[in-house]
Amino acid sequence: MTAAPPTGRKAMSELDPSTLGWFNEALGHAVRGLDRERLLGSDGAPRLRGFVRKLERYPPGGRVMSETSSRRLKWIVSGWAGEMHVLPDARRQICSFLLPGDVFAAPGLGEEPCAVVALTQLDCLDIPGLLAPMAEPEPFQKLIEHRLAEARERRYDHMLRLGRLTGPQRLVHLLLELHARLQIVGLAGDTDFRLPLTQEHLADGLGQSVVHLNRNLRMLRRSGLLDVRFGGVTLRDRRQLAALASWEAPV
Amino acid sequence: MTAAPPTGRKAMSELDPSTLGWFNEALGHAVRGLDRERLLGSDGAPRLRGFVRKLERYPPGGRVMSETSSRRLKWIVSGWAGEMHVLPDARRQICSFLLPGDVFAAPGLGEEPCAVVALTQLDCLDIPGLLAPMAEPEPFQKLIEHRLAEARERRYDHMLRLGRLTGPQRLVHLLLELHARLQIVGLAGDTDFRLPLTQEHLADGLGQSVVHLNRNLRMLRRSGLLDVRFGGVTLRDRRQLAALASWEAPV
DNA sequence: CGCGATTTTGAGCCATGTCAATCGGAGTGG
DNA sequence: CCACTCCGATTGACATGGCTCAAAATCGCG
Repeated sequence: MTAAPPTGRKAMSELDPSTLGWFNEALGHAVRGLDRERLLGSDGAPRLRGFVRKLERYPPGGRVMSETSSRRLKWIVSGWAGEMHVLPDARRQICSFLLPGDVFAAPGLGEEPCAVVALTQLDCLDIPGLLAPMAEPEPFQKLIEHRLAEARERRYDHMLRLGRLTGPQRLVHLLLELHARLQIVGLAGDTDFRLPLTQEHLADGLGQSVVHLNRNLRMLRRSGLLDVRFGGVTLRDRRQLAALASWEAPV
Repeated sequence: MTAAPPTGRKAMSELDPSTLGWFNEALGHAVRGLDRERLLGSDGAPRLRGFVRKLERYPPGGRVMSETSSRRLKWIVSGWAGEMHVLPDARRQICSFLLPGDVFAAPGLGEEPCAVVALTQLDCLDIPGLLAPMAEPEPFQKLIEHRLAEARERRYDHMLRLGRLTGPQRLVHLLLELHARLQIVGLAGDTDFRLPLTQEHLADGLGQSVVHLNRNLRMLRRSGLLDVRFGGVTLRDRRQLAALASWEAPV
């Protein structure tokens, strides 16, 4: 993570055709994540596109910030991000992981509560949200609130992990959460999913050193419970993993 | 913490005179906490009293829940509470501490996101809040939102503590936070404050074992940085403590 | 092939958890 | 007032987890 890089922003109309194809597929996943309750009907994607302002692309390590001084909502279409705290001595803590389909409030220009950092290449849309209430139709507003509430819930789970689970438990607990979330947006199979994070990202999220995280991974791999390779994860025994980590499937 | 105990609820008019005196003093502290921005003017307390519905008293260990199935806002007048997660194997994690003057959303009857538990005898007021918007005057609404936003910020700090600080750092960091918050409501002096928590509560908050917490306390005590005794804390060297814990004073 | 980033491994040390026992104060019944 | 009990604080002994330093192995990429 270097200095805040320039962010490329384009109006959607500027996208060339091949990019558009990719964009539409990604948008499909994102819509599944946002419209979990199916309030928007079958034409959700096209309707949502109407509300969207512009596409923003951030390189890995880029800081996501609102252009204005106040917080604005962003909606991830593709890529992963994380809410990150940095201590003076460079220790880092990722407080939550943000996945395709997630909505989050990007900090305003001056603020420093918790930076949002792109962990991979990240494409997100700036959306009118809670800050401009009544500007958009009801169901849209509701969906966003639901998603933000879920994010808050997940932060409690993360505290549990950090405070009360052992190393291997934390790791498994997080992987199960990520898997469940990716399944919802259609980016995970029954037992596997792509995990575009370095072990350092995971370690920063789980409050451990990379070295130890690596050892825990090895242990779980050797015990045959899961497999991590090529940026992909395979959960070999979901039941045992869930038991190991005191994981309860989200409602 | 045993089974959910019966909660005594009284209309405020039922309070006898001596209780009323105590209540008014406590309310004074709570108002300082809620009306940090002084939006309510000098007659804040009396005006707030008008919005208040009823006083609820919980014994230590009591679960705070809304009477209805939906979340309701509570305002702590006196006593401490904590948002608590419990794992199947009885490990506990306190995700945030709630002090006099704090506002929080009490979980509805069925919900189980994170229980709110009284850590001492707890007196709080049920207040009309975000769930009934427009029902109350503007400034009141704003104050509540500010306080809830601050609570969210604090949870990020707590994650930092759990994930990235060492034992002694966590402890000091938390004590400094509590001190700052208590000072705002007028319940702490320049260097000391009452801490009505058992070491087990602290340990549950900091994600440590009681035994180790105790050792850390001893270490800090022996190094002369602080003093903890009789449920009271004295911070002997704020500067050094802040440096030790990478503490930055809240805005 | 060579470079930089990432993953993996080894060794040693300190931090932290667990088990178990002791201590001290507050309340209780006699 | 004393014996008793309960709860919380404190301590010791010991096992283990997790960190750091440092180096080697791998991978991705030009």
